[in-house]
Amino acid sequence: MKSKPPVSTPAEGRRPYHHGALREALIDATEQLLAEQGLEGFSLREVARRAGVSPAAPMHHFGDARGLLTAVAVRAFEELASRLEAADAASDGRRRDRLRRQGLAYVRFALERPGLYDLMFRAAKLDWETAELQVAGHRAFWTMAGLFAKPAPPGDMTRPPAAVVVWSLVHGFSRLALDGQLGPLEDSTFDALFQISVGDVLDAIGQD
Amino acid sequence: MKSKPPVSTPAEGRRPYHHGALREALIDATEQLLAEQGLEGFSLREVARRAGVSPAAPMHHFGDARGLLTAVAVRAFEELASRLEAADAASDGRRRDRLRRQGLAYVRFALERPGLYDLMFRAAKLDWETAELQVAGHRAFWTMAGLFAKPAPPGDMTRPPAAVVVWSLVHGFSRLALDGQLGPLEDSTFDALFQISVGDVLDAIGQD
DNA sequence: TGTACATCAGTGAACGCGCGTTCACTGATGTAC
DNA sequence: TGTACATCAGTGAACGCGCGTTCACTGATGTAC
Repeated sequence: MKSKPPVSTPAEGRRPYHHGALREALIDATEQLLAEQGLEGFSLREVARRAGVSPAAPMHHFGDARGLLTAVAVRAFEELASRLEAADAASDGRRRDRLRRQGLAYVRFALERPGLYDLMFRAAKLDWETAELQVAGHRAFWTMAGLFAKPAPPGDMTRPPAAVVVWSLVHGFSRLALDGQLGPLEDSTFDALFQISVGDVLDAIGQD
Repeated sequence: MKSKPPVSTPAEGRRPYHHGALREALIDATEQLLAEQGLEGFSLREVARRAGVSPAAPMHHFGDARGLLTAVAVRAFEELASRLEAADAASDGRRRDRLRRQGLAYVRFALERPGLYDLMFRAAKLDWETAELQVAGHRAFWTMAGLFAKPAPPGDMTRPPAAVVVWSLVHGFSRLALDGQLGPLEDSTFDALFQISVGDVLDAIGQD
């Protein structure tokens, strides 16, 4: 069990010089790290360690730490958008129901992925010039905002007032919950609190 | 101009060994630093530098960096509470007007003091066991929440649903604006955006 | 009023840390002919 | 089918940084008698 020959053994036991799928592996490792330690726990070196690669390796794929985090945020916005779309598809088709379901899905996403959610709105850690990020953020935003207005093209920062209200509600609720301002996380199910507070207001806003 | 005697000159030009009001000076320096560089720019050492004192000096007054930040947050919550109270006092006395004015005052505070506002909700940087912080936070919260329910005692995390909605709205709006999600800061006056979006919903909620 | 002494509020050097990034390099891959 | 060579994707050591905190210390203050 102890005597693996220290050199070669050509096709087995030798980790290859090239990783093969390092880019994806680094993004996965970052997501995992954020899930475990939160955004404050992130470091490029730790991610490299988890991917089993030297600290300089990530640079080849992302340029710098912000580049990696931006790629992670793109995925996160895409997942958020997908969840909102799925919630919408599960609705009865009336705006009121579509809105309430999307609102709940939004809050659940934030509470289930606190590290990712922090990242998505920490502007200094991201490069919002990146086209993919703009597209993914745009898609998520307009999944909800589309209930109130025709989507603006990506890159356009137009924010219909009704969408600002709805986004403020769900984002504010999520942030307050995540930051511990709505009581200890372990005690309460925020779903219930959401339903009797923000959810009811969404109902009113969603009325045709 | 060049020949100040290098030693003594008893009562003048000698900075005294004891500062006299270091505690306040450190809090002031921190507020200034947060205003200039934001929360990410904060460091204990930089604050000590600005107060003209050795890096270890703050420990005597605050124990550690969190202690200092907590003291700063106490002041910040007090200022927020004062502004909400002032807005309330300027109202016509009807709940609808009281709520809308408080909401606007809240958002203005957040946008005028971004570094402080970040700090107030970054739980990891603060010690929420500190009684003064609980009291100050409680006072600010219940200035708004008092429009909907009888205040709970400090330390109690009860959050009336209507207050959760209102707080989510103004906090969410503030955060989105600060994080650049409502468009570039330099272009727009957020007051106007607030009035036609969140403000109108507050009106509806404040209706008796 | 004077004096001893405990206590308080500072100093400044040092510790130990982990970080992002740079650098010169090397091993592997893929492409042109 | 083989071979030269450019390019790509890694290594691992090192750089330089600023940080929060600790430590042994000292100067100033205030209190007891």
